[in-house]
Amino acid sequence: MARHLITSAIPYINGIKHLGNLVGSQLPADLFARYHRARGDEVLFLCATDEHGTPAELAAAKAGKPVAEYCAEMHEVQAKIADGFRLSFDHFGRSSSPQNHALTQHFAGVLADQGLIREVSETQMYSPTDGRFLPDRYIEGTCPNCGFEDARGDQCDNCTKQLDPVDLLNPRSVISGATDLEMRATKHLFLRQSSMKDRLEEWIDTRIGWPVLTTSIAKKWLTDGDGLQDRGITRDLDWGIPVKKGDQDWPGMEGKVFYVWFDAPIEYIACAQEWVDAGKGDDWERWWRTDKGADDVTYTQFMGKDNVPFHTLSFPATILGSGEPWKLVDYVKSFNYLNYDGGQFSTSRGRGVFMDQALEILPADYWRWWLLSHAPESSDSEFTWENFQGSVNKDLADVLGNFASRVTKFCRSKFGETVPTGGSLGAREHQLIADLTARIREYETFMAQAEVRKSAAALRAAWVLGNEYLQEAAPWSTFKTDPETAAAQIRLALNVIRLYAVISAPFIPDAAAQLMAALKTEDDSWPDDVTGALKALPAGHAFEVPEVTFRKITDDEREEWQTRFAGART
RNA sequence: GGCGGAGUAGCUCAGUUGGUUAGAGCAGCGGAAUCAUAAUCCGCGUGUCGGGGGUUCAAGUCCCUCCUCCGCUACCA
Repeated sequence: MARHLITSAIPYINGIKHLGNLVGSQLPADLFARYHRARGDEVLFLCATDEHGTPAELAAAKAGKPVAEYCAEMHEVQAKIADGFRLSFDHFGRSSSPQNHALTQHFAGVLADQGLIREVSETQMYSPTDGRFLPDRYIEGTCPNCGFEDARGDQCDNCTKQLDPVDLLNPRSVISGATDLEMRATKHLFLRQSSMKDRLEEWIDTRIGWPVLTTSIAKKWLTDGDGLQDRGITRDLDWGIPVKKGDQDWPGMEGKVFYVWFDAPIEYIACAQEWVDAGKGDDWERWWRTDKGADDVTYTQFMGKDNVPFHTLSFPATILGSGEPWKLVDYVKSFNYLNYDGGQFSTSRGRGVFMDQALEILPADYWRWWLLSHAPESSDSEFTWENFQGSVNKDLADVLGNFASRVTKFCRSKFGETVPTGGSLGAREHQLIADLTARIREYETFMAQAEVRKSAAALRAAWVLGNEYLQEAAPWSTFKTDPETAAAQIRLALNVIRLYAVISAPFIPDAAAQLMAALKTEDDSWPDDVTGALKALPAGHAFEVPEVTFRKITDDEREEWQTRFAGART
């Protein structure tokens, strides 16, 4: 039995994510996980909240809460929304967990032992008023280049020139507006990624079949300028994982924490420990230690393109550098961005649809289907309400939902709510089975490659086959002259509904479950043999006409939502 | 500025290592059917494949150049 370890980039704790975030990692990861489970593979699907860093501290302060409390609450909020979207994590962990504390400190200790950590003394902007060091983009001032007054410390939004905070004229804290900023000496640990450049490059070069987006970004970081740079892995913050060398204190690093991008990927591993400690599993090492059973695991990561450098370079540097037999990723699936109606989703301006709002207006399956069938794989893609309404109404309501409806209602009116008896399958029926088989095999191929949009297209094509068949076979006509044949045709069509429910479940789990319930069956085995699968519901089997599986989105609704989500989230 | 991605039918997108008349879904037009959520099915596309130049027997597919959009650019995560 194949074993799949699947992780989604872990969403930042700070606030509720929008649909662009969802489609970039969690949703396709869930599709992949559900598909492999449906095929009978062993799956461990992990995700977590990414809880450290300056933004979390500031968000907590703004909410007037201790940061630990704020994170605990936001974790529950995100977990609940994830559940609403039917994201089937085996465990939804927290990067602030004790498990991650210990493991992150362990990795730092091992990397130090391997000579891959160096200490760097430097000076950074410090704000006495805020009582903290300020990351570059938390400092604003006048651009020395163009005179723009709201230039950020890392880059001027007006002239796009890259800046250093010390270059700004009249620098001020974005947090408090304080202008009494000063340069203060501090010391940090750097991961010597540069010494691992060749090893990482060789590893990347031998990854075949990775998305162009993934390898091109990784190669760029490896070769750009002076090549891969060492990276600071500590910060002067209160909230985070205290810097330690394993379980020993790290002299000179008192009061500092690890940088969130160092501990966040390690949470993928710690999350498996949390999964065990939560009583959901009993052996995490057979997923993560190649010396303890993980050598036959296929590990796939899902993420937006902005996360690629950390997953293809930083985290592998941590894993490889440790010299310990940790499982390295096999496939890095990255996504472009989803735009919203001609522009970007904007968290700050409340532009676009956020996960909680999406669930308020429509069930998860509507969003899952549209987002996955339009996943930004080859380039950025765009959400428009017209497209959403059109796709959902056509694909889900008209093609799939209406198929289930017309078949079950016709059967009820002519044969009752029981799978009809008699008749036999003819050439037309065998052709349908052959066509369905071809489509399903195609669907499986795309799914195995994590080709999301192509999988959706193949699935939709399978749905269309049912309507084509029905139109051609016309059991409503056949019934008048040859009820036996009509019975066989409807018996097959009812089984096709079950087949659709099974193969569609990874995309639209709730609708699939609803159809299965209406057909009064729990046989959700994968149709390796389509002919056999279309006999699962035998003559005489009782069923019920399902409720409308997908209602249509009206023009009035579309217009209302268009206005409501144009900006300024309420 | 540098690097990367994209620019194919009104819209959203496919187009393997260059090779038969460049495809799909939606929308539109015409027809059929009437079991069904006015839902389905069939038929209909002469597109300067962003512009220009080049390589080749042959280019959407390779090379050069220009234009447009987007992203990244390493202490936000």
